[in-house]
Amino acid sequence: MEFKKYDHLKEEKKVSNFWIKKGSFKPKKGKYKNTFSIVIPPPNITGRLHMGHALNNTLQDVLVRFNRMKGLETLWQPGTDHAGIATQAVVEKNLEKEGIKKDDLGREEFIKKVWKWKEESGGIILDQLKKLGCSCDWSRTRFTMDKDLSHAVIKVFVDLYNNKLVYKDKKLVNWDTQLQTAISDLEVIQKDVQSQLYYIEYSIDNSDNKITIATTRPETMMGDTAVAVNPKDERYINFIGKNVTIPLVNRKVKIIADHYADPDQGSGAVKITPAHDFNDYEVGKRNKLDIINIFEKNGKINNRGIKEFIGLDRFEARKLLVKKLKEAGNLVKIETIKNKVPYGDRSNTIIEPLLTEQWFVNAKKLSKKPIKIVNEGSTSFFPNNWTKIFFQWMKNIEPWCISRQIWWGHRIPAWYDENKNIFVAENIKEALKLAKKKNKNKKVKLLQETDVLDTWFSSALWPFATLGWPSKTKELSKFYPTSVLVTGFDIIFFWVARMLMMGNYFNKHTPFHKIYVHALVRDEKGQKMSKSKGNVIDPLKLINEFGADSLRFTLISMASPGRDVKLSKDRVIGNRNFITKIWSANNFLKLNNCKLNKKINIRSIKLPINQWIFNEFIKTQNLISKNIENFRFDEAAKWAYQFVWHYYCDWYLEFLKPIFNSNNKAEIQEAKLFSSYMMSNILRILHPFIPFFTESVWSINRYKTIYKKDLISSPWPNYKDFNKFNKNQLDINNIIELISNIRSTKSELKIKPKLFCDLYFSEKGGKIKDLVYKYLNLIKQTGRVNSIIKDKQANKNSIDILVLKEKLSLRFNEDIDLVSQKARILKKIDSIKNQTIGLNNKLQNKAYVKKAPKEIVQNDKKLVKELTIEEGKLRSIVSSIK
RNA sequence: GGGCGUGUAGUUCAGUGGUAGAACGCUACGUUGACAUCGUAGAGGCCAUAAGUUCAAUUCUUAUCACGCCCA
Repeated sequence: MEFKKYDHLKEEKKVSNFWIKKGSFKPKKGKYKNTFSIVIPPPNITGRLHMGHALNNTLQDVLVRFNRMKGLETLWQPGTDHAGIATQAVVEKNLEKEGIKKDDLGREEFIKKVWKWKEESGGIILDQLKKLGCSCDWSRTRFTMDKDLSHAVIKVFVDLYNNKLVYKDKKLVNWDTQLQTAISDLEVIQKDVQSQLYYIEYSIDNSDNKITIATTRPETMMGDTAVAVNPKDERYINFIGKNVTIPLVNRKVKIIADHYADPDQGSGAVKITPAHDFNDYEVGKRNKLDIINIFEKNGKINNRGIKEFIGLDRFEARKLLVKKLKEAGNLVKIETIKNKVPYGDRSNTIIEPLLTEQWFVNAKKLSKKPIKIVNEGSTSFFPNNWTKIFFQWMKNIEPWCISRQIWWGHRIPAWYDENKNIFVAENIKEALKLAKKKNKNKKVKLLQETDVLDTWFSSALWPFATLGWPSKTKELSKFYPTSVLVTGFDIIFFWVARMLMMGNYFNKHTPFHKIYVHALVRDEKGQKMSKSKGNVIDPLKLINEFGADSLRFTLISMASPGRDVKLSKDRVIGNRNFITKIWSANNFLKLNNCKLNKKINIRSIKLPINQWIFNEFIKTQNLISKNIENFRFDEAAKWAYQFVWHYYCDWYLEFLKPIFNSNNKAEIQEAKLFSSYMMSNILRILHPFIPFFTESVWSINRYKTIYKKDLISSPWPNYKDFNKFNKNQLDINNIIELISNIRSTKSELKIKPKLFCDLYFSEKGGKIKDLVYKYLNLIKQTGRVNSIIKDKQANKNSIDILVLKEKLSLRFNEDIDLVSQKARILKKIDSIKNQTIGLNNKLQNKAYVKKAPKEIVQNDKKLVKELTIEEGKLRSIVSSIK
């Protein structure tokens, strides 16, 4: 009989539609009062599904499906974030293609365009997540710019402002000259680069002496307001307090003493440009230096610069300045050095420290509670080592710059009157009230702040804002705090830490109990996937080719804590094969008309193989549950794989064949029923991993007619140990041992596996004899044994083997090469001897016998005995070989 | 410079204070009615190096080396 292949494309689509249409992903009251909830790390609307998403969301889905099946009311809250800078950039670029400039449109029109783009393309990634099988409650999909969420953002901002946790300040910030906005510290990447270190001579006033400073950024000389030397630096001690003239700029600045100057770095003297360097800024504050900003917001020299440099880009200016310095004889030398240069993570351009007015969050204050919470364990990281990294950052946290000079985002709810007084309120009406009060009821005209908030500011509210906060919704009380957050380590500071700050500030409870941190997905060689390297593996391509289930199972089995996932296509193929294996096992059931047509009373199960597989299943089910609960997805997948392939398929289905070939109707019936029953259980335990396939087979096998439920909402198996079955379970394990032994022997003797042999017992009173007679039919067919011969002597075509430490003989109908067997057995004897010697040495060590636990010593003694018997038997086999 | 992690079979990775495991790959044989996207059998490891703790170390401690990441 030919079977159809499993068509993953067709089935996944069908099953996905079925679930969504039926509302299977919506929270439903389960067996337990408890709830289980996860908020998705909102992908940004410009995003397209990559391997990181695939891993992240697969793991969440495993947890969600598992807990749903366990009977907890489960919510997986989906949504997207508005990705201020990224989205604005995408839309701007698209408009440019049409020849439209953002500034010509104006703010309002532009934002309309962004919304239009969002409606058209912002949901693509969510559809991709659906393809992956994510069982989010899509009806609750939220977006950070939604009305509700925006309201939450505004409320949070106002509240924090009123409590002085948000403030406006003029400070040096990381300025992106391309995007022309401030960005936060976290959005700056320090890159190792080769730079030129320029040694430049400044002449000291009223003296012939000169002082040489070293800098990688000579163009900032135009903004110098001091030269600093270390107070302990003997070379310069006499120069402190004197003035120098900045070459070409021709401004006089003082030589100051400050410990920031490192005598071992460069020349030991440094120029100080407080407006353009974070360290210099501090030096400037300490020494009350002037701050001279020489840059426009686009990185060009402004009118504070040397005349002929005005309007030049910073890098052009550097070139020209170096040339001029050389001509003027002020350039002493140029060294090539390695240093770190800050780059913007979005624009990939060099970040310019710039003195501007920005809005900040007092992160230091907000960090206190999360630190406490994590310390106490109310929120805990898995793997645990992230705790330390979290603390390190949290305890050294700097003010968080939250204003961005872009249009797309939550506009800051602050208004200014004509005197630049600030009024922060939820809307202009409220702001007006405040303004009137301040201005003694005079008429005021208010202008709203043009800056918008950092996207992460709104993402920080995600766990409660998506559930309806600030309204006291049912969902909020039910699903907040969420059970677990699943995230990549790269956004622990960006997102996780900030959610902890906001969540703990605005709610009674911490936003999530556990944080599962997974690693990066890399290519098979362990390299980071990147477009420029061309080693990106597209999850959607893999899904198309091998099915979402194959990809999921692969990612799950490779998600070991603290390790990157090195993904290769071969792995996915391997797991596709696993699915095919189950498919064909199911075909075997079909072929033999195995149907689950009535409920099973497990106590009434009589067939030893059924009892055996059931007991093995219980072990597996417990291992999977335990491992999912402990976030050991890799182990859970491993046990599932092992059970299904190597127990159910390799042995159990094989053991069914002799039964199906027999005439015992009762046994046949039980076998048909139970094999299908076990398949239904297999589908259950595999469902969190490979949901499409399992639901599809569940439906094909019509399990619903018995269980009255779709697989997705079926209960997780939770059978208790069945001691009653243990005896037969042991029997079957022994039979497996026996059959494996027969097969090995045949293979070693180079006897074709399909040839049958006779079996006879050389030892009297052995257990194997009983076992063989009890399971005669099973052993004959599965072990390819012809007949069992009692009490006959061996002839030249027979060989003794040792099974379960008992001797028995196999007899073949053809000549066999006993001599080669002899060598093999001798080798085995050798290894046993070595083992025995080792054990005996140990046992002769008095300290060992005295100090080691009794069981261990006993066990060793027992082992020595057994090994000695085994050796004796093997020797007798050898001596019988002529 | 500070911190974290990793080093176990050809590869990717589990694991354990007391006989070292899986998957993939490899080798041999095999198309016997579930499955060649497969079966059966097999080969393959001084558990990075060194010292220490211990009756016992691949496992614990320390140091070294290599690789990776984060922060400055």
